[in-house]
Amino acid sequence: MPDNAQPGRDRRPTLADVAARAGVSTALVSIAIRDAPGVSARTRERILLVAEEIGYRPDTRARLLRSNRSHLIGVCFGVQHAFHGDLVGGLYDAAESAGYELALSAVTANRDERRAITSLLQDRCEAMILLGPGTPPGYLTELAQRLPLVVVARAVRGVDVVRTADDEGLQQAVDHLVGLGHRRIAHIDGGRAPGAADRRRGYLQAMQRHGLGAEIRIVTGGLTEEDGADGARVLLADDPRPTAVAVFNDRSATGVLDVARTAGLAVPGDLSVVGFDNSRLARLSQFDLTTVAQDAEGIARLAVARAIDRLDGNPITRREQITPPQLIVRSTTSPPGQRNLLARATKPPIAG
Amino acid sequence: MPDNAQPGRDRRPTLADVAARAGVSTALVSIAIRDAPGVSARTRERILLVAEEIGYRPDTRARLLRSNRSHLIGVCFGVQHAFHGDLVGGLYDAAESAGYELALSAVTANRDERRAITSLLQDRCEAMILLGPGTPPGYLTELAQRLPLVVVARAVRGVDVVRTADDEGLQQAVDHLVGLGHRRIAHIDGGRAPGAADRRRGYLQAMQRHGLGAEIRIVTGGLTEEDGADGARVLLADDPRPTAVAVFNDRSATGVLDVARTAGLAVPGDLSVVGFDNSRLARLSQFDLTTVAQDAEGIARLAVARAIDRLDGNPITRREQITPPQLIVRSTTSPPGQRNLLARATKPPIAG
DNA sequence: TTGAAAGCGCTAACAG
DNA sequence: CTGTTAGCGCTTTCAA
Repeated sequence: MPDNAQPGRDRRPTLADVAARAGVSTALVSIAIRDAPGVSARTRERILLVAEEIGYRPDTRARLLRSNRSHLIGVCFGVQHAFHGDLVGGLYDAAESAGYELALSAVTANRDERRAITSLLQDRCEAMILLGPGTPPGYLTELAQRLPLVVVARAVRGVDVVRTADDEGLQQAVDHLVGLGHRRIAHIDGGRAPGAADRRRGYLQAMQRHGLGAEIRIVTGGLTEEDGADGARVLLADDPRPTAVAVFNDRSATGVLDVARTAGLAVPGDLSVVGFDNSRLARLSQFDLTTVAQDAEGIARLAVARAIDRLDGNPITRREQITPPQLIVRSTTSPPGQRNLLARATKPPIAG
Repeated sequence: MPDNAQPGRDRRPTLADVAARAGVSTALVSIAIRDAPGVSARTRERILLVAEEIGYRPDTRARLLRSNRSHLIGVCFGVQHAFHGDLVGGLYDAAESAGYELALSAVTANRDERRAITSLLQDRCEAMILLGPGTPPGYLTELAQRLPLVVVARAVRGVDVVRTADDEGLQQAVDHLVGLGHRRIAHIDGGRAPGAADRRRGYLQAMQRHGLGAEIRIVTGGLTEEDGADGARVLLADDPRPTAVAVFNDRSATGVLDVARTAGLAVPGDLSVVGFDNSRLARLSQFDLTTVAQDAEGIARLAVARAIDRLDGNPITRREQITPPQLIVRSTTSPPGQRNLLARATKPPIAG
């Protein structure tokens, strides 16, 4: 029965082990391993060979301890947010190509942001990237005093921010709907969620710009399906009813779809719906939701670049970097009034 | 313009700083900070006060370097898997209450499992927990030679495993359907995905047990919506058509729902559908999917406990620990043949 | 109860 | 090009 290994009894090979075996000093090994200048090609080769042979791996901690650099960027993310997953993927890529590593710290049901950040701090990361933080701005600016801090997907004054042009996203949604011929376009907002204020503003501006100031209709929503469903119920009671609705995010938009269809309204015939995020949800063929996509990769790249610029002491011009959103048209939007006589039958048949 | 802090110029307070300020030796501070025995209550209090005052935080790396213990458990997870998110939440809780910390390493589009594991290894974690690894068993057993390794949600021989009783899950699904009166029950499997083989086996056994060996019908599927949709199309061409289908997972099950409804079949009237995972997806009111739930919290707890048992050198009896699944009945299952005349109208009205 | 001193694995001066 | 030496911040004997 080949059991698991013992805890730490079988010491890993160290620089000294490699040095002894290669017949050189540890300093030389260090230089060779780091691919730094100052060693002959022949010696380097021999050292690398020996290192490989005995399976030597440098000890990150000792390295950091000595050089006082960790090359570590802390990332705080919500483990349940699909969009954060996209961002983390991009962050890994960007960090790696810049010679940095990521220290991940998740926010979970029982582990709040504060905890996640504290743990990152103890990891001695050199900079920190916070994805959609809910922490109060005061704490964030204080944190930014201690190390380079980049806030992603949330507008905070006084710290470095990378985010989507949320307002522009909603403007695109409204423009699209107006282009289809809609006038009574409502907005179910995100309440106090990050980005909600900007999206609300984008909606307002776009409506004004199209001369539809009189048609403005905002109901309070939130992040979840239930929030969207609640908002939809309010809107369906309106008279006249809106012909289209731009919703805070995809998740909430699915709640709208559900309520609309249950009420016998055809989507998009009776009601056009636009989401936000281009999440996996929106892409599901059951929803096939018209939505506003955020550029996760671009955001990630900018965030890492900014963190490193701070680390390098490069001059910063704009503290807020904003990436353009992109409307993805799918099947939940169409010209208004294409009401289909079968519409009421879209209510699923009651089993039994 | 209050700019961000410099990289590492403003040195953080060290043990020595605290010692100097408190007028004691570093050794004493170390003892006090760690809450170890060997210092008078008065002195300890004073030290802790000073530490607090100058904002001292112990340096994890140096600590580890010296004590040769990291109290770090590495966790490798898929950043896009909702279920992994649940598990990570539980792992944090379990690790914390055992005095360990987690080092997270994500598998992303451009970062494979091998990379994620290697990075964990360099972090000098003492044990490793792999969530649904796709890595070949050979590499896993090799890895288990180096440190305590716990594989979660995948059956691998020769290493410690914690997983749901996948077979039992599918048996519960079949039992439920049989109880409702179904006989032609099909299974769209998960292909080569972790757990797929066991779920397939569970399906087979349950069908045999109910004397429905002649009705066994398995089609190859996979992890995604598209896999489920493909499988559903195959099944719908069957004559006679199955009245119920147990699908590999929720995500794939939504593909089945989509195809069924588009084809004018009522769910559950014409076709009952059972998923697996009890993911957020299943809980959406649009799907309201009957599904088999896994006990994420329990799995997480067992995984951490096992890792620590290995670390402590405790004797292990069973290498494989299996948690019971639980069927969650929602609205996609009902007795068969409750075909509704309106069924064909469930096809969404074509706009325009 | 307290302090001095050694050293974890590594890097960065400097000397040869 | 190579080796020696001195720590990084911490824990841990061992004496006092």
